[in-house]
Amino acid sequence: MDTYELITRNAEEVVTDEEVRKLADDPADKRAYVGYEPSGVLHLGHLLTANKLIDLQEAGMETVVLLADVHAYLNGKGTFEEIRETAAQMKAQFIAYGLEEERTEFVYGSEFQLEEEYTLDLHELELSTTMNRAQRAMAELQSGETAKVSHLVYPLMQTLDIQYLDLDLAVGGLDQRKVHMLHREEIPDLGYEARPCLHTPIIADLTSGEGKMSSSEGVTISMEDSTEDLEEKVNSAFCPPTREPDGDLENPVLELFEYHVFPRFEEVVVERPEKYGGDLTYGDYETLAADLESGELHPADAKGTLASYLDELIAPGREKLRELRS
RNA sequence: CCGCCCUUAGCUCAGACUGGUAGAGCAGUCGACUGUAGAUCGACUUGUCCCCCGUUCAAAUCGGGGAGGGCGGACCA
Repeated sequence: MDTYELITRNAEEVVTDEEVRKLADDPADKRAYVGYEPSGVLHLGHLLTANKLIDLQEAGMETVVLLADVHAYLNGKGTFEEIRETAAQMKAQFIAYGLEEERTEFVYGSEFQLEEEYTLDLHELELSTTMNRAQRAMAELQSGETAKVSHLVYPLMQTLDIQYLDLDLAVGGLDQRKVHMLHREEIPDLGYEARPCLHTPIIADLTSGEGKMSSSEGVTISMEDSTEDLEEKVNSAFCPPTREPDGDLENPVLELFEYHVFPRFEEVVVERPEKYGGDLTYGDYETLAADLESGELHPADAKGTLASYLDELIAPGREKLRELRS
């Protein structure tokens, strides 16, 4: 797989393709980042962007993980002390998951976001951004909730972070699209250069196959799950025997194979009783999906396999969590 | 500073005028059917009715006070 392909694989959108191709030509020492509101427990949503960071490291880039403590504070997630505590746990789990410690810079937002120059730039952004625009860019805002001033400052800071962390590429879920576009539009007016952005897809809800998986409602798979939890959650997932269910629905089991299993494993073995045809081995997502579509691979077998591979992915983080809590 | 509206199940809300300790939809749980899930049937669970005080035999409901949230007006020196 060439560098460009590695950088962009499984990405839903790249802005712009031309800029990212240039990055791929000379990835050494280039810096890419994802910002996370500190959370005590990593879930699949976090791991999806982490997978991309691992790809980028493999491509030779430096990666930066922003532990966005100030953002979390602005979003009402607790005191700074509490937030830093969960941030430390988050960092440990990322490393356990597979981010290379020596090639990942973990940065707390408060390390640079409270400095004078940053603050003055922030005020300049406030001056030129309408409340409407800022609110629409605020992905974290619950729909229906009335925005606080802090919610409007939040995306403006994200916009600035990309400059202040000296990045060459911003990574995030597709839900971060509006912030990134705000960055690209506004940051040149401050005299800085807009950076390219890479967006991962938003995975469908496990039980319904619709919309996006939400950490606040519905079933979430996280580092806290035991092997039995995983089996139960995956088994109850929506999984019609096709890769393209009716309407806007997706097949979340296939999505998990595509975005979580195959990027981390060379080979996937489906252990299957002789009665149903014996074991199957897949080297890539496409053939597995095609087999599900044709009926060669039964959803129940796909689920059992998915659960055990997810379990393997989560095991180190789960162990780390246990240590942190003991 | 003034005025109006809202607060009841996990969610959206009904019930309040005409007091009798609560309902619907959705969600959830459990079975049946599928070698998964869903769909479809069948069954089931869920509550400090925002808080306090008062009236009453009896308050989600009436009266008073308070809290939280939303909206508008005024002020614009």
